[in-house]
Amino acid sequence: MSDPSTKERLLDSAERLFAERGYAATSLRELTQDAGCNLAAVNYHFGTKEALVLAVLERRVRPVNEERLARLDALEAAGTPQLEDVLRAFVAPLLERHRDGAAVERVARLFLQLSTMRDPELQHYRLFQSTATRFVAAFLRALPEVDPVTVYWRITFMIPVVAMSFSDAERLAFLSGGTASADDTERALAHMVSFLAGGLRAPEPTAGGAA
Amino acid sequence: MSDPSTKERLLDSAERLFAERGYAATSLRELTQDAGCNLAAVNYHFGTKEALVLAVLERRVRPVNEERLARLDALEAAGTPQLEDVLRAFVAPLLERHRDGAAVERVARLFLQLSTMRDPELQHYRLFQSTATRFVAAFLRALPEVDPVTVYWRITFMIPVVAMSFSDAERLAFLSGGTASADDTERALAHMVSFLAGGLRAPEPTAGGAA
DNA sequence: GGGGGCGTGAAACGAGCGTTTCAATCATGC
DNA sequence: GCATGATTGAAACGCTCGTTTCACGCCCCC
Repeated sequence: MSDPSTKERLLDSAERLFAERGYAATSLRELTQDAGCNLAAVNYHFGTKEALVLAVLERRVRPVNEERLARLDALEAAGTPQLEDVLRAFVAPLLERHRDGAAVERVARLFLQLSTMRDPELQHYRLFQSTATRFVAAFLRALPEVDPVTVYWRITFMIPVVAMSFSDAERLAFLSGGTASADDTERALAHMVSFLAGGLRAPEPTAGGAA
Repeated sequence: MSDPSTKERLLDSAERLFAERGYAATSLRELTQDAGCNLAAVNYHFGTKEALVLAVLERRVRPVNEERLARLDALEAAGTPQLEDVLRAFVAPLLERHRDGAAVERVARLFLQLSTMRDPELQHYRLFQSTATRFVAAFLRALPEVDPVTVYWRITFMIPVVAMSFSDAERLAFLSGGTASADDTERALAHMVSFLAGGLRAPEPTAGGAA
């Protein structure tokens, strides 16, 4: 037995393989071979393949959401936070808790895969429920001049930016001609916060002005 | 043989079932039964399951991208388009070519599923290559006051908004407390354009101002 | 009106899957 | 040092999957 326990090696291998090759395309035989353990270890430590992938996501998402809420607590204890402060509290924990862009990419790909499944066993969204509620309220307070319904729409647009932007490093490289990389966490954070702040604060669409 | 051909019924059933239950979770036996045809019809008309899902996506995406490019052609023929015009040319074809929010949701879920696979057979992104190149250039021209590298970053943030915002009707309903629905195409378009325009035009992040 | 090929039906193939079983092994506290 | 529970190893189970095969019907055109 090597340094990390079997359970942790299973989580590590599952995170990497599920993210890179896909959940359905990765068999538990490849996975346990990659982790250097027996096939039955999955059943013993997690029960099923579905419980394993949920545990993989939860291991990454839970600390991020806890730090998000802690930062928001700190901000609101100090007064009424600016929009950019709330945005940084929401985005920074995701980027800064991972070593490089590849780590964020893996979590994003895992999340996206679970998002497109409707299996009742895979209720990953409950991990975000309390965080979502708290931050929706914070955004409403930070945007008093914007119609709340418009804020709801814009939060709906904001979620995909945070969840999906770093899910494919090639896309960023292709679109930017190689000039941008998610490995520069600080720059990525600054760009995302300025983009989201601009979108959330934009002039509201006029009633009939779509054409 | 009923009105739509077997091939079209296969595409219809595949679009619905792949989107609702997931590509991997839908067997060709369920699918052909839903379409009211024989299992071998998939092999006969498409060859493999992968070729089928690609055909499903292409049937919806190709007309959208063609209309995007046609609208951009028309805009550029008439002069130098405003940012909002380019955004509408990009977003409107997706929303207006589908009857309701559920249709957009299906296409979005299909696209997201294929995005998280790295199978070389599923090169769905080639469908977007020419459209992406043309629109990147158009956004750069419409944003002469913004550093091009910043524009690249912001286009990277924009793609997820368009691709994922309507992929889950429940998310929109939950976040908005039921006040927003993607079935109102015109309103959804106006909100998305204003959000994206605000994000793309936002003040650029200062060099050291991330903390 | 008969021939040719396009489309369909029923059935089977072979492989790979997640899961389960159960005995062997290890660590640990008495 | 031994009993006990936790963990691992090897093997098999039962099932479902995508794919393939091949014979049959239908329709159109000569």
